[in-house]
Amino acid sequence: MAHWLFKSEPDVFSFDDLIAKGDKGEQWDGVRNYQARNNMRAMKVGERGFFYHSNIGKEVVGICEVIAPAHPDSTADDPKWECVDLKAVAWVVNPVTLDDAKAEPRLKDMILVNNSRLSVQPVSDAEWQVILEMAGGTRAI
DNA sequence: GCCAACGTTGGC
DNA sequence: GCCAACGTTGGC
Repeated sequence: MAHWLFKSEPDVFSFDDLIAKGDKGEQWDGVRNYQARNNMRAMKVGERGFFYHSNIGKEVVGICEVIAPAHPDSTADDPKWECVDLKAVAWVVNPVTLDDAKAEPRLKDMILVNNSRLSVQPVSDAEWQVILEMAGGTRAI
């Protein structure tokens, strides 16, 4: 199972907002970047990703799960833009900040750390485990 | 609020 | 098909 990371500005759409959508979740719309779209096309239902708050907090706050494969983004005027549907699964116990991640040698190759603006990223299994460990695990939403 | 990094657009 | 101009993202 592949792992992912989704960036969002919390004052636009936060992890709390995704939790509020419940099991029906929400489409991850608004992505207008080919790399990010291609990452979403590669996702399978049941795969999980970190939910990262950019700008405010700059930290991984929770875990979400893909509940529908890529489909045209209803907010786009061109069907070439696709998105998956996500639901919230769990909080992390302690949010892992960008600074924390930068300070961790095992995360030096992580896309997030390497100052990429990519809003939907793959996360390696090793990186996934390191972040979970740094977060002290998860707790129920 | 600034600006660096990066992706996209459009003229040639 | 190249590349300069421009717009956007996101850390600081």
